[in-house]
Amino acid sequence: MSGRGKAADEPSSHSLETAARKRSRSLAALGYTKPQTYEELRAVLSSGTVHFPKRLRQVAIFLWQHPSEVALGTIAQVAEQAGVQPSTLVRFAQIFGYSGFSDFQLLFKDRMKGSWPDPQGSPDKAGEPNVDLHFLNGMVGACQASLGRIGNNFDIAAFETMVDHLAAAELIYVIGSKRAFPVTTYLSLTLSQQGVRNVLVDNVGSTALDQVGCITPRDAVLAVSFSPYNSITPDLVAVAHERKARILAITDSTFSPLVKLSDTWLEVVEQDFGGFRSLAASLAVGMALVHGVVARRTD
Amino acid sequence: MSGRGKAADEPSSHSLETAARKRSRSLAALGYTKPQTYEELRAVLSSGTVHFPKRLRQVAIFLWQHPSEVALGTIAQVAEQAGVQPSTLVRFAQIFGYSGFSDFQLLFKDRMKGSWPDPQGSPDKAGEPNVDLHFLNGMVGACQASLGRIGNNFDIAAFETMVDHLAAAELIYVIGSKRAFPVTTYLSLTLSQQGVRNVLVDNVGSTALDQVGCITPRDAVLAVSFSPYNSITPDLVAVAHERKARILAITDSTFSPLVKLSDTWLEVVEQDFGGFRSLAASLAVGMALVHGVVARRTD
DNA sequence: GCTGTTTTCGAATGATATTTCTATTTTTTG
DNA sequence: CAAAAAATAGAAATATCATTCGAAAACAGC
Repeated sequence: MSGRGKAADEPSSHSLETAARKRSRSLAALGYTKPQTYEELRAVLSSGTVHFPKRLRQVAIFLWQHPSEVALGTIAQVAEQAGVQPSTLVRFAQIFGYSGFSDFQLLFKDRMKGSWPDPQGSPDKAGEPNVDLHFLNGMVGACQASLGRIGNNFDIAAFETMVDHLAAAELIYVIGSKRAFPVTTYLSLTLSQQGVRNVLVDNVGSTALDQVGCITPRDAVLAVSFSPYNSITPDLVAVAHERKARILAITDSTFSPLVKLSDTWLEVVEQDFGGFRSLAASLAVGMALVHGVVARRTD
Repeated sequence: MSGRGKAADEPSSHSLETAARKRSRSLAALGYTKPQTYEELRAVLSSGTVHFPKRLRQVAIFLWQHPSEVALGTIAQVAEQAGVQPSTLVRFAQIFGYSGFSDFQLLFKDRMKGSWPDPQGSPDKAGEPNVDLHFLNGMVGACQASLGRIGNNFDIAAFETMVDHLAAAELIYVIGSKRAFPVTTYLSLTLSQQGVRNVLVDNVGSTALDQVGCITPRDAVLAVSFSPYNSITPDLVAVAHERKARILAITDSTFSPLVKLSDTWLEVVEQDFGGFRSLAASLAVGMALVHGVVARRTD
C-alpha cells in the first residue's frame, strides 16, 4: 500500500543496474512479458516453465490458493499467512517485472473489484453466540466452498482420461499420506466394495517402497497429495513412474511434484478454516472416479 | 492500512473525554451498538433512524453503492472517490463506534474474504450431457445436503459435553471402521498435529481388542459408526465401556448400537448418491470437535 | 569436499497512510 | 438577525508499511 511513489518512477542509475541484473535471470530471459491481468499471471504460473526455489514456490502456491487474501491484506499479513518474509513477496513480484508488491497486488485488487459477494443465504443465524458453533459453521462453509469450486473449473476431459486409464488397469495402486490418507482409504474401500481390485499403499510396516516395487506397466497408480508436499507420496510415485505404470493424480496446484510425474491430473483445491482443511471436494471427486471406473468395466 | 496499533488501544485519558463527548451524540445515544458485520451496518444505514449531515451522508451513499472500493482501497482513494476528506471518513467510522477507518474497513474486507470471483464458465453446462459429470454433481449435491443438515438440528449441548470430556481425558482412543475409517484417520491426524495425544484403533495386525484392553477410566473413546452397524466398532466400544472410559459417539441414528454404550452422542446423517455415501458432514463435525478440544486445553 | 553462485533472512530506511487537532465555515436556535 | 453549536477542511503528527541492502545460509557444480 505504501512506497508506491518512488517505486513507480524510473529506477535511478544505480538501481537500474541492479534491476537489470536481476531481471536477466527473471522472466524477461524466458521471453515472458509482465502479466497485465490476474488471468495472465495464472497462465504463466501454471505453464510450468518457471521453476522456483523453495520460498518462492511457497509464495506461488499461496497466492494460487488464496488470491483474496493477497488482494485484501497488507504485505505483512500475506507474508505471515504464506509463511515467508515480506521481502520474499517483493522479490517474487520483481521477478515478474513489477516494481514491488503494491504494484503486483493491483492485479489481485482489480480482479476482485466490482465483484461484491451476494447477500449470504443464511439469514444471519442469530449472531452465532457460541464459539464452537461459529467454528463448525466456518468449517461447513469451507466444505461448501470447496465443493462449489468443483462445479466451475472442472476439467472433465482429464477426469474422463483418468477413468479410462483406471478402468484399463490390471491392478490399481492407491497412494496418499497425511491429509490425503483419509481420501485414499475411502477410495480403496469403495473400490473394493465395487469389486475393483486395488492396493492401498498405507506404509504399515514401512513396506510401501516394496509394494510399489511390484508395480508393472499394466497397473495404474491413483495418487492423492496436497500442499505442503512433504510426504513420501512423491517418492513412491516416482518409483511407479520408473516402472512405467500409468500415473493419475489428484492434487491442489500445478506446483505439486506429482504433476510432472503423472499422465493425467486433476486440480482439486480444498479450502481451510482455522487451519483445518476440508476434504469434501476430494472425496466427492474420488467417489465419482470410482463410479466411473465401475461403469466402464461393466459396459 | 496504517496507524492501527495505537488506534486499537484504549483511548488515553485525554482522548477518552473527547471520544466520550463525540459518542454521546453518536449512535450510542440512539441505542445502537457497534455493527459487527457488514450486514448489520447495512441494516442500520437502511433503517432510516440515523440522519447525517451533508458530507457524512455522501459517505454513507458511497459505501452503500461501492462496498468493494471501500474494501480494496486506502482511505485516501476512498475519500477521493467519495468526494470527501479522509478525516471525514474517520469521523464517520467513529460515529459508529470504531476507533478509526482501518477498524471500520475490516467489516468490508471480512465480507469480501473468501469470495473470489469465479472465472465465469458456462453457467449450467447445457444440462449435463455427460454421465460422469452427472454423477459428480449428484455426489456434490449429497455432500452439500449432508452439510446443510448440520446447520439445522445440531445438538450443540451434546457437542459441548463431548468436547469437555475429550479435553479432560488422559488419552483419547479413536475408533471407527469401514466407512467411518477415513473420518477416524483424519481425526487422529489432526489431533496429533494439534498436540493432542491419541490412539487410532485401526486393527492393523488384529490388535484392536488388545489395544482397547489397555483403556483406563481416565481415558475417552471417540467412536464413529454408520449404518449398517456390522463392523467390530460396537464390540470394541463395549470393551471400553466395561473398562469405564468415557464414550463419545458420532453416529447416524438412535438405533446405532453405540448409542446405549455412550455417555454422549451426536447424530450426523450423511446422504448418499448412487450408493456412495458422503462423509463431508462427519468430517466437518470431527474437525469442530478437534478444534474445541484444543481450545479447551489451551485455556 | 571445496568454491562460487543463488537464495533467504532481517534490520534499516524512506515513503505512505491514518489519525488528531485547530481554524473556518455552515447550520441551528433564540 | 445574532450568537452558539455543529460540521468540515486542511495541515501536522504519528504509526505502519513497503522496499532496499548487506550478511548469512543453502545450494550446485566441479
